[in-house]
Amino acid sequence: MVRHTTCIMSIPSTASIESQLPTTWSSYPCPDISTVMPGYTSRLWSQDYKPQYWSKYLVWQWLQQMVDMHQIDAASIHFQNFDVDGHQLCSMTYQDFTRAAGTVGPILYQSLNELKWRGQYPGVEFNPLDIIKSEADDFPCPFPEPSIYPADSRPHQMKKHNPRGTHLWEFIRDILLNPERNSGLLKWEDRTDGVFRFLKSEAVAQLWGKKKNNSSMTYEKLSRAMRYYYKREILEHVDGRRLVYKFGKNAQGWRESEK
DNA sequence: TACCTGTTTCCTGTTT
DNA sequence: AAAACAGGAAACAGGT
Repeated sequence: MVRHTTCIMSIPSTASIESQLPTTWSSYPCPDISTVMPGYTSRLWSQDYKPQYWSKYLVWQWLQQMVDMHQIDAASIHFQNFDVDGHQLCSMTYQDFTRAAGTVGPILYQSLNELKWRGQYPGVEFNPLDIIKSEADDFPCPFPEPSIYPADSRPHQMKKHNPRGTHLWEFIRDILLNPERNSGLLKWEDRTDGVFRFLKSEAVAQLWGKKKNNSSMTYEKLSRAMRYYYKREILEHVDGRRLVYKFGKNAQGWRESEK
């Protein structure tokens, strides 16, 4: 903890973007997320209380929260069918939801309808303001670790073992899978083989740090965690190419066919 | 409470 | 020379 506070200002490559920080981030050496993720803004939207007015980003958030809350097997959802804004989401029929999410569809459909017609958010339901409060912590993670339960089994299960939510490699993967919000942070070098490259290494590190509530995260430290993935075969070593990594056999959800 | 996992932090040395 | 890579060692934090 002592170490934690002593290195806060030791990120030279990010000094230039610190001046762009919104006031709520003034104590962090982090970039304004809206500069690296155009889909993200930290303003308050009164309209966003209503699903009809959600952005694509909020739709993703809602979907993720539904997956987490109901312990839904993410593999059963065709996420590309939910690449829509709130207006489009609300015009989806019951059949659309079933097509897009199988047996989970009715759960999503019902949940959305409750939000649509209730006009307010009970504490346990999805609340866009929570996104704003937790800032970058909410980068969408549309492909959580697949549940050990089959898609059609009880959705209201106990929490699976994933103590701190998304792992680093999943966080990286989900940025890559969301080009709309990626904005040049990471880039596929070989989409089929799972080879990718960091374009803004320090910005990614800060985003990761933000997610972990760690304002002193750097690419140097993040990359150490990445290197531990080689042994677990979550990543495969790519030699000679700086900032380039490759997903290994134990990384899931990055292939286009898995979407 | 002890233990485990997944990092986080720090460090020294090497490579690009 | 600077940035990135390698990987050991230890600390840390949340979960079981």
